[in-house]
Amino acid sequence: MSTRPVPEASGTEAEFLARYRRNRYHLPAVAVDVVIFTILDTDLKVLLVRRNEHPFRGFRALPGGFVDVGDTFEHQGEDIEAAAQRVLHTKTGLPVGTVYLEQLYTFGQAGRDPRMRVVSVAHYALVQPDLAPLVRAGGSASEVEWVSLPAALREPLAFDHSRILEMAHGRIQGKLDYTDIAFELVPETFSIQELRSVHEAILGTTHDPGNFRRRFGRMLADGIIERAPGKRLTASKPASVYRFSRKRP
Amino acid sequence: MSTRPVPEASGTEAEFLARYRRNRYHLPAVAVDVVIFTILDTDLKVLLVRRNEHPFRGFRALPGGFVDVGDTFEHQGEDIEAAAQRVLHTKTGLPVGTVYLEQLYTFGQAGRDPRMRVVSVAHYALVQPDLAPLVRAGGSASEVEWVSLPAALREPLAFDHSRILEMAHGRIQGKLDYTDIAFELVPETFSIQELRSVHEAILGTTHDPGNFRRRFGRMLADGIIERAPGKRLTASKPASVYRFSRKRP
DNA sequence: AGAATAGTGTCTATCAGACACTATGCA
DNA sequence: TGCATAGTGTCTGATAGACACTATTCT
Repeated sequence: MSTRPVPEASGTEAEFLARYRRNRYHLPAVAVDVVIFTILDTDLKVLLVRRNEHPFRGFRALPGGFVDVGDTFEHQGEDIEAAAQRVLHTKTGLPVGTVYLEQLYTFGQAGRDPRMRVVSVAHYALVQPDLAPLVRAGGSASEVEWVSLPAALREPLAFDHSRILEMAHGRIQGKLDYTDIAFELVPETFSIQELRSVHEAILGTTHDPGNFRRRFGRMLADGIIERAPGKRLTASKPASVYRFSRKRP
Repeated sequence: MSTRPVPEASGTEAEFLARYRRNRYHLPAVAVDVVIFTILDTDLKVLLVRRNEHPFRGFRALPGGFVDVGDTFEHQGEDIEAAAQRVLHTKTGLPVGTVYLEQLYTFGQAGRDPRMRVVSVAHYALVQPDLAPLVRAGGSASEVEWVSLPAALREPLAFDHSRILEMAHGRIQGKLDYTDIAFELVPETFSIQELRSVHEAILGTTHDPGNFRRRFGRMLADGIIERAPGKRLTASKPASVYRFSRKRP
């Protein structure tokens, strides 16, 4: 709690905190934060929102919100996953169900929120790049922006959100090779080069085009992927396009 | 220990639930549950406790407890990780720090606990087999027992603990090949066969001794492992013993 | 001596990295 | 026609699975 950066406190954060006083209930709040990734201009981007309120007023933060836990033992509110979907929907304006969402890790350090004990169940989401530009339109009133990952990691974020961001990045790097998450970051149909550029953006490396194509060929043979009609037009020779086969054999 | 609104158990489950009435606070409880694994008799075992109270009275469950969240914004209680360590310590009696512990997943379905909204941050722990027999001695009064995994998965457990158990098993299976967790399930020094039998117990498969030894040889060359003095006596030819090199190069 | 387990060596298929090469469409 | 990018082929080294084999200790 003592190690967080201090925003331009016009003497008001203390007042603000004082209003919270005691947590009489001996119960914590549970929040969800969502690291929303996409690919834009061959770069990995994260969606950040600017905070208008204390604490960390003026800092940017991950989109998040509190979980509705209901008010009786028989009406216990929404599932955590549903809360994450809700945050994702309200901050991006994208329809629920069009975006890949998965739980990441739960951050529950005492003092991570100065207002009261808040346990945050962090998630990450992968937005297909053709949907990403729609985000501003449907987004909430607060300032939301796609920030390229290196910049976001350099910038001091609210709460422990930098740690969350780092962990989310590590997670998708690790899962890239043995899961299908890369297909969540390309349009419905894509060329091999587009898929490769997603890998490169996430890993921060370059891949040999020939070798990548070979791996791709195995996916094709295994039915993970299939040809799609049409071509992707580029500056020179057009590329064949493919589609992810959701029905796995 | 941790402050939580749980009265003593008596009467039927319906009566018991009725006492809970409304959750006036619109706040959930946060708990930790710990899947504690060990290897005994070349089998993967889990520590289960028998519940003496409603709900799920008489069922077995994973060791767990509520997180102490303090009572003011400046005294926010214990970290989630600390709560998991505490549960691990009090249920096993093993000294804190001798057991590998890692967060698994957070289970926050509405209604998963009929008393009130409870969000459980599940963890898993790996106990070295030479420490496992000590567990009963220091354990809490409630009945705790090492149960072999297949039996535990067949048995109906309290709450959603079967799901938690399945996920924990899947996690250690997945991590076995690309992390060092296997070394947390062998004694300080171990023979190659002992390490192999840990792999086999976790994966439920058999490994070719020669091929396993070859992988092992690479770990030795990479300095991940080193020879330890002495031999492991068996029914026939004694085996060399090794030690995990915690100082990685 | 024989049983049992520790430990070694070999053959083969698969796959990744490096890199040279050919093919095709646009300017 | 030339250039940029799509797409193919090849060599090499690392590794996994299957399996045959040798070595050493206990009884």
